Amino acid sequence: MTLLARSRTDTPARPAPAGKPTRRRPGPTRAEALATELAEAITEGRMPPGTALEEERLAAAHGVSRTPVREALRLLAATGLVEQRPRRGAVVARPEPGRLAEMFQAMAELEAICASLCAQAMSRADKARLASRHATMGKMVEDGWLDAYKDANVAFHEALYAGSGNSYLAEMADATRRRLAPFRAAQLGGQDRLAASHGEHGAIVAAILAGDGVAAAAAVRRHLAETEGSWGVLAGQQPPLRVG
Amino acid sequence: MTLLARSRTDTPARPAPAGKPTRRRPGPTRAEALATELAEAITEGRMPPGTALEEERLAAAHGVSRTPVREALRLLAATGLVEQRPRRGAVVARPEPGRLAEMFQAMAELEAICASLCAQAMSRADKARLASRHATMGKMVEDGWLDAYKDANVAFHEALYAGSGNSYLAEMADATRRRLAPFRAAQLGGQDRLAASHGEHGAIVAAILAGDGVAAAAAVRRHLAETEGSWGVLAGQQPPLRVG
DNA sequence: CGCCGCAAATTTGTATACAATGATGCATGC
DNA sequence: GCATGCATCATTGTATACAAATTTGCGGCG
Repeated sequence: MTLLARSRTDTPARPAPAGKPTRRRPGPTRAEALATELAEAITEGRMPPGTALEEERLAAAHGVSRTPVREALRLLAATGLVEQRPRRGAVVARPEPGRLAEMFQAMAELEAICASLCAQAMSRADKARLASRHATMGKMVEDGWLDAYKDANVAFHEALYAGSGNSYLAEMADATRRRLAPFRAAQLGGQDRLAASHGEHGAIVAAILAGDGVAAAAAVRRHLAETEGSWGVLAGQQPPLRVG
Repeated sequence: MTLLARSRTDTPARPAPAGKPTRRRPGPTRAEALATELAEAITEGRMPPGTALEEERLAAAHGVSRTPVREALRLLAATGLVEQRPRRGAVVARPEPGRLAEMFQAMAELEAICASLCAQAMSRADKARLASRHATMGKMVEDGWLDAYKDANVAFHEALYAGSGNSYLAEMADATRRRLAPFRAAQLGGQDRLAASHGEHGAIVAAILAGDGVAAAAAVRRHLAETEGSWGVLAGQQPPLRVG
């Protein structure tokens, strides 16, 4: 793409911040746009852990110079999605198995806190919305609508984060989830696991509706313990990675 | 400083990674060195929230070009210590009062989790070390050794993070503590508060030694609730900031 | 006297050029 | 035939140059 030399400032005039609202309202700079783009590629599994991130190649691929690329990489490095070894280039982060386990435990605890806060802090209307969302997901399970359920599942968990009423906590939970995303590519595989997941969600929702924070936290921990089991394998098969 | 023009590569040959081990073993690049330096200045209160971070000024002050400065700022922005408004420059982060409250609540919960994990996961030797550390701090309180206690206090809490056995969780807690640091400049002011703080630490230590995770978490929450009270004022006096 | 609009200036964003380090491959010696 | 050392190469780190945008100050107008 962009084989024609584009005069330095031939940018599309920055058409609108529409693309991906990175929370930087004014104007997404190239570095930020690139960062969100790469982050998506990583979390969606299009760039598996271990992938080398060569500055010049990325620059050429996106029609920019190395400068914004470097800044984007620094941003992602601070986020934890990529790993930067000074003078040795950057690669998509590939945490060691032990570290993955820690991240998963941390995520479980973060979600447990969020759920507990949800039980106490959510408005009646918000609780109703959560219940309705859960009901909708129930229909997806019945119909075997796997793809839809996957998306709805992410949305469900993020609703938990948001419902905590603590945006800082929500951001940490969300960031952790994104960092774990590359390692759950083939999650929720079986139909039985799908139904089980939905059932566990039910326990969480019930506890929140009842205003029982302790029960909600416990339900979340159970849910994530089950989920972890369904891809503990993935965490183990580290070696063969090394995609170009 | 550095008024003499230094030929582009007149660096001190990178004497040794000794200074501040940023966890990037090979070689601290200028950007990383700058980032840690600025981070210290911010957390130590030498650059209060709201301080403008002008690229060229920082570059001149540190004898480097704008490029490393920009990367350092990006790094700090991702850490949350500075705020970057595209095309409008960077300033030391100045969260709104509500956001500060959220961060404090999050920190309390993170520490509560860590303490709970400490109770379960710490080795007998580690528990002994923690108790000994606590005893040492007791002497400081008796002697009114305020400065020493402040440092020891930070070390105590970080020992809690490390003792959790979950480095990921520990990093989140530590990062949150650093982000809150600029707002606790004059904490632990009174002698009475000092003694109270130590007493609360005692409850935490006792619960951990007893292996009672629930009690440890509760003790941490009580401790931080008290601490918060001692600088809730600070969070309120936002307006006058705007230091050059 | 205050407000609006315009122009200069500061400051950020991006591109390019240069230097240095880490990696690679080959030739040489054992 | 294998290991070791050196030279070449590729890639990162840093500096500088240029363009765009925002801010600031001034002048005119109401």
